[in-house]
Amino acid sequence: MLGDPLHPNVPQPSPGQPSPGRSNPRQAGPRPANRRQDLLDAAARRFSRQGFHAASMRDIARAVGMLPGSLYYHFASKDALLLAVYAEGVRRIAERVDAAVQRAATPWARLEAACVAHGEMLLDGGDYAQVVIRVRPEDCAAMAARLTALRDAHEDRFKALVAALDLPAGADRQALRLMLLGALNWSQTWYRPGGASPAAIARRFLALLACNPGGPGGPGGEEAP
Amino acid sequence: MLGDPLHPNVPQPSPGQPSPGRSNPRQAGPRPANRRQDLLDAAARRFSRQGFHAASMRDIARAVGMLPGSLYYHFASKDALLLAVYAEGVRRIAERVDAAVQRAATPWARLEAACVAHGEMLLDGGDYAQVVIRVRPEDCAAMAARLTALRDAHEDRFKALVAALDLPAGADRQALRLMLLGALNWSQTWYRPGGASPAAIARRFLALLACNPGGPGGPGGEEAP
DNA sequence: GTTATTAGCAAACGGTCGTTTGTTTGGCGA
DNA sequence: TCGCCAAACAAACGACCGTTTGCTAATAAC
Repeated sequence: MLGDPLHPNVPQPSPGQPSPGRSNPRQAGPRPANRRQDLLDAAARRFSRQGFHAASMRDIARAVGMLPGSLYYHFASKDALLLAVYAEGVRRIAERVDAAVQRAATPWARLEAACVAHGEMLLDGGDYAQVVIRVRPEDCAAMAARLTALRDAHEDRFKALVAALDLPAGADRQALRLMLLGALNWSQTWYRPGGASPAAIARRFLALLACNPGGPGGPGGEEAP
Repeated sequence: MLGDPLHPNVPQPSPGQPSPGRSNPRQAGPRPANRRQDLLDAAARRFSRQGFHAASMRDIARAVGMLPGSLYYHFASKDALLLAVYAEGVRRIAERVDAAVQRAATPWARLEAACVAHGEMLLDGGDYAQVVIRVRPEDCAAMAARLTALRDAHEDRFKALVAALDLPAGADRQALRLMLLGALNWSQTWYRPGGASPAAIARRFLALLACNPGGPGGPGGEEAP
């Protein structure tokens, strides 16, 4: 009946020091007992492998040794559980992308680093990241707007990276971004761990796009030693 | 109990003349009564808009004014219904792509025509075509192998089209194909009818890829009059 | 007119779904 | 020692799922 149906009574362990030491008696519940994290992990696994509808709350609960009802102590609904997983997935992808971009020097190198990080997360970066691509926001009508906003916020990074490229006037930057991200995201459907590495896939895609950047410093720069 | 559980008792109207004329007494049932086609249409609509799991047999039956059980006169199971829709979707896409390819003269023009036709079908070509991209084969374990085979058979056309391109030795033809198809397929997630046309999207993608084809007759040829 | 077949209705079957409700447990602070 | 509260159990709720079964109109063939 309260405003936000997203955190029922869950204490949501504070990101600060989790020490339940005796000081600070009020607040900081006895022990976060990361079963909540276990639940998130199990949900991420099912959502990423089976999709939203095919994954059941019973399956998720069973995976952590809980009864189905107990799950609702931690999450108000299946929708809320998906949102939590999805948000964490976006967070993890964005974190890696940001770190990779910061280590690169030129605009092209930054875009390449972002694509490699993005691709690695989608293909090999764990269940959370894969949920972001695997489940469509519309699969969960109640959360669709929020899920879309999360995904868009991440993809905006690529808008900025493409805008920083030194391209001839009139270059189709929008198509460049959509093509790059689309090809990477779709690669989740055909990628198999045995073949080309995620990083190699991302670089091969980028190499195809970057043949006439109109000036020096195009892609395909030197490898790091 | 019979071999193939795909066509229960359904007469499966022969592709020839549907005339129920008095001749040919045996075979050629009384009247195909295209409710089966109505069912396929309704199923294609739901599968393409909601995905496989979220679409229910009851919804599909209600859409054509049938009771849920009646549906099983025409299709043995939900899985079989999906397979029928999916196969028809692949058939329609391939038909358009083949026709478009045949009208083009050069290898690059053929690839462009194929991409435009493929993209138009995915984005604006009706529910059947959209099902092929929207629902993943793994969503229906029993049919996964068959669905994948159907999709692969279609994508093989692009393998041939890319192989026919006049590219410098060592060109990454595999990445070219995967990038093109991936970007097109993924465009279903962001395309909205108001903006750029499907054909324009496909052409803009191809234009990005084709800047150093190493010889004359690259893409971006003249428009047809 | 009789008979077979087509196409669908009507009514359920067992099962699973997401979720709710009331109750119990175990550790901690006072 | 007492009370509190996080965390879970136990058991259902109603709704919906894909599917099956038996029956019945309508049509076409003989």
